[in-house]
Amino acid sequence: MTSIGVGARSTKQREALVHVLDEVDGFRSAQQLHALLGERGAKVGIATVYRSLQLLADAALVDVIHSEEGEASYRRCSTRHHHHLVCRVCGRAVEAQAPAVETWVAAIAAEHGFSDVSHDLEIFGTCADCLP
Amino acid sequence: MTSIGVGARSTKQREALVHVLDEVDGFRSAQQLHALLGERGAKVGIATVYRSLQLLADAALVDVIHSEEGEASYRRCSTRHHHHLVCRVCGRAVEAQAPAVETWVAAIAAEHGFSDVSHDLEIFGTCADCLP
DNA sequence: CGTATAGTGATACCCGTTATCATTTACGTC
DNA sequence: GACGTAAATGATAACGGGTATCACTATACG
Repeated sequence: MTSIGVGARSTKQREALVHVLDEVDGFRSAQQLHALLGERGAKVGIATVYRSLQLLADAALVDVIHSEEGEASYRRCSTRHHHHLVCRVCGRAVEAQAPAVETWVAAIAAEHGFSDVSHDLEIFGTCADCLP
Repeated sequence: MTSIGVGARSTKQREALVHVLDEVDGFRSAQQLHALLGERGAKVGIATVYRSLQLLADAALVDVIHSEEGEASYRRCSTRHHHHLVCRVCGRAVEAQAPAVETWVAAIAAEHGFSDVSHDLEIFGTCADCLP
């Protein structure tokens, strides 16, 4: 499946981007994805990469995380809500679900009268393959 | 207590910054803090604000969070490990601890062979005072 | 096929943050 | 208190990720 969403046209650039995202199993920044596209001969402008990633993110077809330095990274993901265990060296990611976390978040928010609540939980570490 | 750390000199600028941080009960960005300093007559350069905040953060005297847009915000905090429930309108924050989250994080990391693990959990919402 | 319209890309721009470097300040020592 | 030195400051340039602009191109659909 390489379509992006209803109302979005299918272009070579977007298909190339989705293709790259499918081949990679970890989080990659927009710039990395742009470079990867260039390497395989797909000349896609950086602006288009950002636009398409945003489309994909809005359609929940990719997950976005923000690294410890604030840079955004993207990855093809399942659609259920989940968190990530991300290798900060290679970007490889493991999806993890934790119902306990969700319920705790909801409880603590309710307890303090907060509404319209969202949360962000990312776990960063070094995976076994990337140990020094 | 307004000292910053061993090996750091005490300057008017840093004391003013710490003072402002003590008066405020929510997260504030570097630029907001810089503006607050200006309002109360303390002329502190923006570069110094960033440098001092980094010092304070390194000394674990302030907590840093990154908003959903990637901007860093700072707040005087207790030194124990904890998470935050942050109002995305006024910046007011509630500290929260969740041992269950810590143990879950450690377990999932160990299970997948990740080492040198850190995690980030921030909860954003709208507090009761800021409801429309 | 032809047209309306979404998409593209080069580039300028924005904004938060960091680096540079000359000047100033804090602080231990005499 | 005066000195000397290393740290700190601040104005500003530079940097980097991300977005806006706008003329041009390509897609979808009748």
